[in-house]
Amino acid sequence: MDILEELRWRGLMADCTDKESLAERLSRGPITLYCGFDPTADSLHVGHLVPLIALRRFQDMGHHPIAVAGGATGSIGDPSGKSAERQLLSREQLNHNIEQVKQQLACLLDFQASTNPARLVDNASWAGSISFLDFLRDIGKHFTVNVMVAKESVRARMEDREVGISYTEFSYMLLQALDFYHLNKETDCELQIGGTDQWGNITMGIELTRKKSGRQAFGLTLPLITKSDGTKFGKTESGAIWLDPARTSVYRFYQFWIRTDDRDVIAYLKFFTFLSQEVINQLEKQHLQAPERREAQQALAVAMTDLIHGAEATREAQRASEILFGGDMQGITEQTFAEVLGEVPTSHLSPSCLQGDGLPLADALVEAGLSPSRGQARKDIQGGGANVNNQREPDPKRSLGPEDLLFGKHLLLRKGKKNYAVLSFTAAD
RNA sequence: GGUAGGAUACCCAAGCGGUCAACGGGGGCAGACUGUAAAUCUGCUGGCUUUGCCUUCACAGGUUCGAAUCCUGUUCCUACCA
Repeated sequence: MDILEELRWRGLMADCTDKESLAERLSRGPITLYCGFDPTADSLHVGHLVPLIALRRFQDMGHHPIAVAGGATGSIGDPSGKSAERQLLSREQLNHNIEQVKQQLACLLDFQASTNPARLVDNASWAGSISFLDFLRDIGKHFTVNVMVAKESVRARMEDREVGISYTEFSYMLLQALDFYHLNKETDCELQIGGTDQWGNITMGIELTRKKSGRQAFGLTLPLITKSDGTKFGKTESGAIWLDPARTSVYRFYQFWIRTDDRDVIAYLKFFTFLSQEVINQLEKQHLQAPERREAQQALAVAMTDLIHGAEATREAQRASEILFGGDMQGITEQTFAEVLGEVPTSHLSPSCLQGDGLPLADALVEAGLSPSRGQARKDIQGGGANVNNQREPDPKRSLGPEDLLFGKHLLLRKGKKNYAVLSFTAAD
């Protein structure tokens, strides 16, 4: 199975320029391809994953992947899919972000491969030094404003009188086109991949390459990841799911995948994992027969957590999940409980809070970040949604004392079915 | 520039002098059921030291025993006219 068949089977091919020529080109040997991402934060999140993993799929087939950090383009802001003008980031901020993201990319791409190691480049290294006049003469001359204005990303913003689009963001597509042209010239990069929202930007790059070098380049877009319930993929109540464990704990990352909707899980296995067709088909069969066992979700969660955080962290997250969702806390050992600590959000309080009348349960829920206010906490308790050490506590006047502590130190709080938090009472500071 | 209409909680949207922390829908949270599903049913959805108290209906004043509701001014939207 070649790479295109592989992508097609996985449902990863949304659109592609000149399929026949690309297939023909791929059959002649390894190709160099790239995918860009904007360093808007110092961590990637799950929404970045599909294109980057696709790069890896190419790499595994012997192709040469380049990840392009948008140090230049990121400082402008891509208007694609954005309803309002973006906030510009400082050069230092961008550099910091690229540096951090680089480490995360090492999980996804193989930078050590002997024949086709992945590369990470920053487009600021070529776009940053070009003068405005040169840019207008060498790049701008090749495009008509007519075509640029017709692009979906620009038109949407032009039609919205309220927000409009700045000249800066309007120019974004030219900068990205320059990337492709530059990479094609310098590294023989012949293919750009990206999300469907990048289609317009990618074709601009192909166009520029053809006009300036007379060479054919290709573009391939990957589908937007959707969820069957209509909500946006990768977002939860508490925000995006990040790859950085300091932002999203391994446990929460693992849980994110575990909670994948039945209707989406097989598609996600194909999109995100490197599991083989046989394995995924097998999982699909099991999933259809016995969805309640959620073997597909587990395979997905394990594969993803493994990929990003490593096998050991995956085991810990799995273990913590088993403990929390496995049943009662009775007879649990301190050692076992320690596996939960640090996986779920943990807050530290002074033991003196428990003295006297004790710590009202409502306050504890607020301290643990499970309820936004005490009034809401009381309602949560009255509604039967509050649990202390996995025991329901329906009394809003309930106060917690030292006798409620597990192992004399911890309180395991839960709101609802799956929102856990730990309060630790230690003498230190 | 002229005229008419509008601004209500996360969103949509009632209310047009007291019984309004404000109908209804959506969303969200929680409970039952279940598989840490889906669908369905139920409760909650401004804050607090909660049988009560406090702050909210664009903003600032005013009338009134009492205002989201009436009056004046300000800001911003929408429509028609120029």
